[in-house]
Amino acid sequence: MRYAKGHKESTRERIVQAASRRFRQDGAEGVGVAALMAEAGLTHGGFYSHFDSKEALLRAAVEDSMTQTLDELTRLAKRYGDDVTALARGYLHHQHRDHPESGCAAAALAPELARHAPDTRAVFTVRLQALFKLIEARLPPTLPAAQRRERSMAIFAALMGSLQLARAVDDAALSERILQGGIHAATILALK
Amino acid sequence: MRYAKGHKESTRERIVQAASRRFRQDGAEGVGVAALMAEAGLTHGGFYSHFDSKEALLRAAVEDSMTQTLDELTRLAKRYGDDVTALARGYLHHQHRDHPESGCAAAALAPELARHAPDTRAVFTVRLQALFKLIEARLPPTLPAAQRRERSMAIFAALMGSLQLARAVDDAALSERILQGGIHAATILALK
DNA sequence: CATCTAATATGATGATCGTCATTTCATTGC
DNA sequence: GCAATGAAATGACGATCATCATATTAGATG
Repeated sequence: MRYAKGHKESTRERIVQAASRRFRQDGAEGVGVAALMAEAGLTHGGFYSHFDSKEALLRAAVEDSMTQTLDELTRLAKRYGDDVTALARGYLHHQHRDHPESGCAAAALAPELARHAPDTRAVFTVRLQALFKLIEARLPPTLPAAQRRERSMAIFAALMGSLQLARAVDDAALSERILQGGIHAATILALK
Repeated sequence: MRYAKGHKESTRERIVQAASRRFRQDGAEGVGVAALMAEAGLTHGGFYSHFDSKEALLRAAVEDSMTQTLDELTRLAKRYGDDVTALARGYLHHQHRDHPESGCAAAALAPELARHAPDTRAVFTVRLQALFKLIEARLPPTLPAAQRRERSMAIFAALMGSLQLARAVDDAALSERILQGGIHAATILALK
């Protein structure tokens, strides 16, 4: 091999990370292969020696960004009270709302992913279930086990939905209230 | 005037309704002007005598589809108990999950709308607030007025998020549990 | 230092994108 | 039935899309 071993691997990683950001920012259909490669400091030509298709890159990017989201949420929770309210406060923060490119992949891409290849959705599903578990672990142990799981799903759905609405709305004050409403709701859903 | 009066208006309406469906099905970037016009039984050429741009059509389509969603939810609620649980059951039904093209525009387009023109987001915002009011009117009057509004936002966010996740996931059983979790959560959030 | 080859760049493919100028056609008023 | 006119069709614009064949170049190996 002529290039240092691991060179191609690290280049691939750079492409995935660039894609991971841009897909969240502009949507999977909102950015082309050429722009993605340029963001990684390359030209578009070499793309297909790294990935079979744009869809394959999306799959890798979903895996990367969902893992990032998982790590970030874990970090956030640990930093503050390590309960659902802490998670909600971190998730529904202005900074998260204003920076989708480094934020939750589910919030940025969920409706689009529903229209993508089964492989891509499968990757998403696995990571999403890890997110559910993250919340579930912070629900009161008094809740029946069967309910804990469904409750964690609903809490995440509420957080994700609130973030999306806060981003879509054209009214700063309303956006703020949506975030607050989401935090309160998550707290309520984490009780009883 | 050479064509029957109202002819152009009804054609425009046909285009909006075709767009209203296709945008929800394939996303705003997932379908082109030519396909939209074809769906309305026309060719692409005449498009710009009806709309200034594709964005203008999106704005009209968002207004149309959000209004449809509002009407449908009102109808659904009235049909069954006329409470939040009835709304949730209707919203998180399999039929809704499996037919985004005739379903909630917010669930189909929210993340994408965040990236669109202020005018488009303003139209969305107005209709979204009507959706909030629809839920708010079905919350127990014992709740403090200030909380009612935020609560209604969170309930809708939870419904919308649950629907999106149920659509994105590649696991039928999980999809089902997400829908159930959303219904239960909405019911809990409508109490106390 | 020269050679070899993997990694990237160049450049082109046909398709589709949004947009628009121009032409054709349908319908109504005379 | 003819002329006037508004609506829709034709066809093209340059840009960008995903994809790929070919050329170049970087850098470790001998």
